[in-house]
Amino acid sequence: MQFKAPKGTRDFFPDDMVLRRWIMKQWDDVSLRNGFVEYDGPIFEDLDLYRVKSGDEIVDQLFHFTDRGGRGLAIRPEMTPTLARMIAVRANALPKPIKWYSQPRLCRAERPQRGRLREFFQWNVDIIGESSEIADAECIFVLIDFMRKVGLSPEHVEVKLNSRAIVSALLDAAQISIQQQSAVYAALDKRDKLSAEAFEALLAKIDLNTSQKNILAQFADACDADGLDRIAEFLRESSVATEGCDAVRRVLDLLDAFGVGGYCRFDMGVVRGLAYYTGIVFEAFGKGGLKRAVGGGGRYDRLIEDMGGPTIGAVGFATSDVVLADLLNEFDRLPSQECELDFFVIDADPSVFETVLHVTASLRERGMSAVFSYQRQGVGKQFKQAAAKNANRVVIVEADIASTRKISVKDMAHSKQATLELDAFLADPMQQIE
RNA sequence: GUGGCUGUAGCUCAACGGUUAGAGCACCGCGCUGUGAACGCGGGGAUACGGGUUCGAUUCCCGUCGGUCGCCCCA
Repeated sequence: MQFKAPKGTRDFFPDDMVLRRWIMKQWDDVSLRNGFVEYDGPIFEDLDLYRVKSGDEIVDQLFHFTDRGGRGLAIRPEMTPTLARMIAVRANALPKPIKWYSQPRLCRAERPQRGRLREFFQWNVDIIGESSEIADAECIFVLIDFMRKVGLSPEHVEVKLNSRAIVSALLDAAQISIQQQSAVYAALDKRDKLSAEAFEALLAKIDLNTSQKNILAQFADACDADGLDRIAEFLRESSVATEGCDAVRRVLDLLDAFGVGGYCRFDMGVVRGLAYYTGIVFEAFGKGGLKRAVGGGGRYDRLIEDMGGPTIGAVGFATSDVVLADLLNEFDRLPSQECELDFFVIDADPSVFETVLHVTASLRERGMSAVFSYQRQGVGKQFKQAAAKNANRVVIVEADIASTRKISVKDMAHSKQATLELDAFLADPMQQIE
């Protein structure tokens, strides 16, 4: 019986592991240099933790099970409920703003597609306890800081932002009923994937009247500063909308001050799927063939309270290793394999093999990485192995080591070789080879 | 979960329904007993799985599984 990895999961062979580690190291580096600290929680949680926010429908999207005590549990499909739970416990004791990040392994029982698997790693960045736009802007900056660090410029990736306040004020102004609003949100979210006709057909299905459709058609594709001004003008009676527009402008100004304004613009088409966002929302998009958001987030000022915590505002985003690897691959920004082996120790003659082991062990004891060939074969063959392993240096244990105490060291990159006293070499293994 | 497309070696691809399913790259061995390349020779390794049609199936049909695209969903 042969088994393969379950649907939507991945095996990480060593080469894949190099990539995964590299991506997560970028997440760590960027988070830390932006002043975030890491947290984590359990890989499974109480099933009800996910029901609170999303209702019972969420249950079939989860991998869930019952333990022997009859408790309903679920493998975590997202990190925010865990974060909210943890914040609720200590919110009053933590200095504000709380800047936390995490890189959880998550599972969702979805149909896998490109960029979307059943098991993946996510980078979560959240700022809690700060309601000014500075937090929104810094959050977006962190995402862009990552993009910059991995070599993606505004020609490769862009961040679109909007405010839920603007969207809901526009729907109110169009007198769209509460019952219809969530369908309209979904339609707006899809707007830039659809033709104008297909968008209109979608609106028709929601059963909007002509003037409602006209209002939406007029503003749904606003995607720059002018569009924002037009909306602000149209909604100038609404204080909610005016504040929302001002908030978007302030965030864009702050991002300019951060030096990353070139990545960012307003876009009415970004509303984000679910209901808990309350203010700024944003999504990063690749500008190549990958038609998919590569990261997104927004402000959620009531969620922590809804989940039993204190009344405290928050803003955050998430992105996944799967979609980032696709994006980096598309623009040829994946890292090349680096040399990681310090020494390859070879024998000039099979009779000195035990000295090979001694030298190897001594190098390892000094903190160097060192390996040797399992087969006793010619010097040429052993050199081939050393080259295949990307060894920095090759140590040749000479056949007359017992009497001369001498070894040779070759610097592979510069192709320079010297013969040294074994003890002198071990005293300073990385010494210059002339 | 649902519909379309798809599945040949670790990877990229061949093979009219017909001999023992081929090749490149990769891997292993040898040429090669003092230095990484190149080359040459040799080797292992595949029709995803299960049925059906047929004298004969990698090829045609059905189912399962996986991948992928769209829908649902996107936390």
